[in-house]
Amino acid sequence: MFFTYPKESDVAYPVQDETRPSPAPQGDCAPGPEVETLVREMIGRVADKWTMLVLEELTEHGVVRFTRLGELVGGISQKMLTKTLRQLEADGLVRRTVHPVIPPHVDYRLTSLGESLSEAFCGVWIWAEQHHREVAAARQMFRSTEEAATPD
Amino acid sequence: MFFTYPKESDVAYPVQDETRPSPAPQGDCAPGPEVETLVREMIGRVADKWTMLVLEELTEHGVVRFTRLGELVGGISQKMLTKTLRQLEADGLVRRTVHPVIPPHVDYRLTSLGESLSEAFCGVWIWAEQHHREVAAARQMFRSTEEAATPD
DNA sequence: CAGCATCCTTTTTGATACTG
DNA sequence: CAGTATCAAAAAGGATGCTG
Repeated sequence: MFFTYPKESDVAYPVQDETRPSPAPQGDCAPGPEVETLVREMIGRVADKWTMLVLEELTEHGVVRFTRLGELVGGISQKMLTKTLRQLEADGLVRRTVHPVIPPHVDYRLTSLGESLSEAFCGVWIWAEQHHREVAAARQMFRSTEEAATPD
Repeated sequence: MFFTYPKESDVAYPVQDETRPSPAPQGDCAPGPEVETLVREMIGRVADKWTMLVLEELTEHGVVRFTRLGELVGGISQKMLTKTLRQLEADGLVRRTVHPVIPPHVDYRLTSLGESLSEAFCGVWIWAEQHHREVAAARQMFRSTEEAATPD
């Protein structure tokens, strides 16, 4: 096999420094070393395929029933929906309410804690909205650069 | 996939309203219906176990080499690190620089686009920092409520 | 050092069937 | 309707060996 690097973004200059301690160039929200642990925990919780989506739909629609929520999220199996909701409930982000009627009626809504998280994610939503074009462009460029490096 | 139930709600329950169209109760960053699609795309991109962590470390340390980055993130295999970085690079969030020396020297840094995302995520960091106790408490309560309901 | 390739284990997810 | 239980498929992730 030949040169297997898919592509090179950039080549050159002799090495000098790396891992410079200089802080974040912008906003900077540098969490302390201990805080990082728990931040990671939270990320682990939320960083899955469905949690954010469910959170989003609950934010948008307020009080929603199980099946309806599944429709809103779209593409989720009831198994995953159940699991995701249980997790959110366990973390105090969602409140589950059972109405003792027949047939069963269960609805879900964000707790205030859940709402606060949703708010926190707002920034990311907005970012996605504002920058998705740039991402799409970057992706396309990456692909073409990639295939340029692949001698077919 | 969800099985498509015949009709959504053909029954009227003595329950108030559900799925109310009224907007988010608080901050409100309601993305338009079309925008949501791409927002979801972005979420799909970022919502995995490592991406945010890598982003975070790059935010904190600026320019970092491959191995070092792996150490900083902690617990990540080189396979996953490579994959995550490739993805970030493809999305234009990270720039990979190869220094043609022996032994190889490759470093990574955020692009300005990556920095903007990192900034957007700041809110989540802060949220985690502020609310992790509440989450921990909720979790504990959930567990005890749970086992109280389990007749062993 | 910075990967890629391959094999293998662990998780995750989905599709069904069944229940109160 | 709103789940649970179960089985099977798929994806993610890890370990190792091998390069330039």
